[in-house]
Parts: sequence; structure tokens; C-alpha cells
Amino acid sequence: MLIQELAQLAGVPAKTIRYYETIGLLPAPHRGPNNYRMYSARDVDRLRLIAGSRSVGLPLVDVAEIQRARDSGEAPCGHVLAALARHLSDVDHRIADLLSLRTTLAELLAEGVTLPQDDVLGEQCICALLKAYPTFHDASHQPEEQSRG
Amino acid sequence: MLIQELAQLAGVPAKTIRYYETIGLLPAPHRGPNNYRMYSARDVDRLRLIAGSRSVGLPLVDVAEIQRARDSGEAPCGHVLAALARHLSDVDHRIADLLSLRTTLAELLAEGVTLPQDDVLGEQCICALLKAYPTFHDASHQPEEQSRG
DNA sequence: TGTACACGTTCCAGTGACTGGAAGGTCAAG
DNA sequence: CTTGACCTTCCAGTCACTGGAACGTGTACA
Repeated sequence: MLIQELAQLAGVPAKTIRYYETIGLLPAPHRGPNNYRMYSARDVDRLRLIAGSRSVGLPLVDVAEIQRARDSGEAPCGHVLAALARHLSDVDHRIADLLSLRTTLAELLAEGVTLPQDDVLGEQCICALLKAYPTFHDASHQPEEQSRG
Repeated sequence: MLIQELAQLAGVPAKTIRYYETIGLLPAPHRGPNNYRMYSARDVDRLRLIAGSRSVGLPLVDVAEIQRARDSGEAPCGHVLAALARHLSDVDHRIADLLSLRTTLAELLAEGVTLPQDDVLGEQCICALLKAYPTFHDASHQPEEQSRG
């Protein structure tokens, strides 16, 4: 089958399939006489596991590790469970961070609307609160991940 | 003052200050005879508002808009409040997404540990659940943002 | 005088996981 | 003969930085 059909069957854009190939996540498929990529049912199966892993937010490094295990004849299940457990913990941390941030934002807004909104100097309005904020909360930041589940 | 001192006073890495200058968020400061950047107390005040805005997760486009208003003599407060309100709504959406994802992950893990973990084909283990997952949940994905509050 | 060190400067590359778009080749239908 | 839907490759952009190279400057100390 051609790349578009694989894309349909696995629910992944064709562009993403090519991208996965360039980073080594998918093996280079056979090419037809016109240089078109030719895929098989095995590729659908493989890509579906990748797509499912990505749908629940697993990073590509984990997905790659799972594929590596599978390719070396190992059962991937253990790696999948470990990755899901790590990811769940990560998601929990991010939820906690966001809830804390949400509280901060709500407090800032609640106080901000009671302050003058024509303060060009920004010394008696919401701006003053923001300026003072990082002084007290100087925590390091952690990046967040992408999800589409 | 030199860039390092401004960095200390505002709680922002010197490297980030130079980055803000390259993208036009901070104006190019005066230079000393040795080409070093020379900052004033006004720059501390300005950068603190930027740092505070970033600490609560406002995107740089919003921060830039706030600075633009401030520079044109407008009171920035209204823009700040609007940006915070938008951001709060965004954070709420992300929390909802993550909670939904968390439920999914917990369910997958709970069922996954009851399945065989030596399934090389991935047809009766957690892998099968993942493969089937995106078929039912084919929602579009939305990117997430960075926070350090 | 040398030299060690902490500053400062510029510029380039990398992060994650794609996505958009350009420029062009291939194939079937009307 | 053209239209349109495919396919190919490659480059650039996203977001907000961060790391590092390669180099200049200023001060302290042996």
C-alpha cells in the first residue's frame, strides 16, 4: 500500500510517517519502481502501536525504546508498562503544577480587578503584583509535554 | 549597571536578557566604552514585569503586547488583566485535558498489569490496548505551554 | 610581566514533535 | 492536453530559551 493508505489505517498524517522514518523510528520501506514508499500490513500494526503510544503522550524516546525491544525479539509489554507508569507520574506532577498555577492566576485576577486600571507607572495596579511575584516564587521551571489523548 | 547585576535584580539569566533584546522585547541599552551593555533602574523595573508575567506562564507575545502598550504611554493594566484571564482559561483547559489523560493512563495500567507480559506479538498484552486506542479517540491534539510558577 | 579568573561580546546549534510550503515527478481520467 | 490527486525531497518555522565555541576586557595577585 502507499503512504496515504497507511496514514488512513493508522490515523497518522503521511508527513508524520516520513518524519518517523527520518528519525529512525520507522524502518525505510521498500520502494516501487516510481520511488513511492510501499508498506505492508506489518507496518500498519507497527505504526498503530506508535500512534497509540503518542496518543497517550509517551515521548518519542520511549516509543523508540519500545520499538527497539520489539525489533530485537523481546516482548515490548514490560517497556510499555514502565513507560506508562513514568508518564502517569509525570502527568500527576504537571497537574499539580497547573493547579497551583491556576490558584495563583485566580488570586492575581481577583485582586487585580480591585486595583486601578489607569496606572501608567504600574505601581498600584496588577503590574505591581506581577513585578513582585518572581521575587517570592523563584522556583526552577520544568518543561511540559505534548498530549493529544 | 552591567548585565549580570540586572540579571540578579530581576531574577533572569543574563543570556535570557540578551535573547529578549534580540527579539525586540527589551530595547537595546546604552553601551560602555568597552561595548558592555549598561542598564538603569528603569530597566530593572521593566524586566521585573516581564519576569513576573513569564513566571505565571504568559506567552511572550502577550508580554510583548503589554510592553508595547506601556511604551506608547498607555496603562498596561488592562492588557495584563486580559492576558491573565485568557491564560487562566487556557490553564483550565489544559488541566481538564491532563485529568482526562490521567484517567486513561490509570485505566490502561490497571488493565495492562493483568495481561501477559511476554507477548512478543503484542496481541494480548497492553500493546493491543494501545494499538486500538487512537481508533476510538481520534481527537485533534493541542500543544501545551511552559510554566514555572 | 605573566597569568588566572570572572566578567563581557557575538554567533550558531539544539531542544520536541511535528507542520507548512516550495518545487518538482507520476499516474489515471476526461 | 490538462486537471487533479497523489508521490518525492528539502528547507524553514514553531516556543522560549539554553549550551557552547571563540574571543575581548578588567582586575587581582605572584
